[in-house]
Amino acid sequence: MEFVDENRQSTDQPVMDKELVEKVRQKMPDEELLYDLAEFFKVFGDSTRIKIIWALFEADMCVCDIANLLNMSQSAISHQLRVLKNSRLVRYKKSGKTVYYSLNDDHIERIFELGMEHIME
Amino acid sequence: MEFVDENRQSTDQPVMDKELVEKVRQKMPDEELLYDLAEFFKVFGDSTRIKIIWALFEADMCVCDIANLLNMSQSAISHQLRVLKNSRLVRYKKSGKTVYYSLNDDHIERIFELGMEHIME
DNA sequence: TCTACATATGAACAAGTGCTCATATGTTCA
DNA sequence: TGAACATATGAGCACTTGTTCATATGTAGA
Repeated sequence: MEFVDENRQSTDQPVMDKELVEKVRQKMPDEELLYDLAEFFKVFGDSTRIKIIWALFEADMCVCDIANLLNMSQSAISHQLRVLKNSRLVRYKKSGKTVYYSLNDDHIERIFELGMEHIME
Repeated sequence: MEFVDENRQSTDQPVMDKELVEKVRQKMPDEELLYDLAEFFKVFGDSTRIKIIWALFEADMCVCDIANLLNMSQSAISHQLRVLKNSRLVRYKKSGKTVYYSLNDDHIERIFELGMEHIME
């Protein structure tokens, strides 16, 4: 006698529509791709970084001016700029002692617009 | 004799371009709006939620089928669906004991596309 | 070279997050 | 009504994250 339940999977979760689950499973993108996508959106999920990006929509700015604009420490801004730089959302240009940051991605503005549309609804 | 440095603000940060900072400050949206925007993107910043949303692109699904698809516990999925529900990204329809979730926002697919475009570059 | 300054960086810590586990809620069917 | 089941929820915990503080790095001018 078998104790295998045809409607159960390895995780021992009950299944309502096994066929559908399989069909969707086939269509799911690679685990890694979805992970990267989440990592990308995570960068937008902090209000300090959102503010920095918004500021850079208006103008390229140096670290201390961004810190001033947002009333935050130079260190905090620098740390966050590194996050933005690592995800290739901003680039920088050195000019003597000061470093000017600018946006590096055309999609950002469109993504913001769509986000705005949602929260405004 | 005054110890006020014209180029310093309340935070005691040095300023490079005071005029620019003021100009950008005028144009910045409300603090609260930017906070909400960050909160909205934060929801996309988790791979479990990204997977759930991706699954719901394909079909409306009940909690246990999503749990099965993603090989995760029913509880974990239910907790995350609540997050998605709270930010009005999904809606649900009860059918007896089972609850079917579906996407509630036309912007999501477009936002995903733009995110993909960025990480693919 | 020495000083001043703009920025970067590492350690530390408080606050937040996502999962598990146990259990509650609500529905169907006998 | 009671058992079975799908889902929801609260507490607890390990892990992550954003800031501060102290300090390092790198550049310009004296």
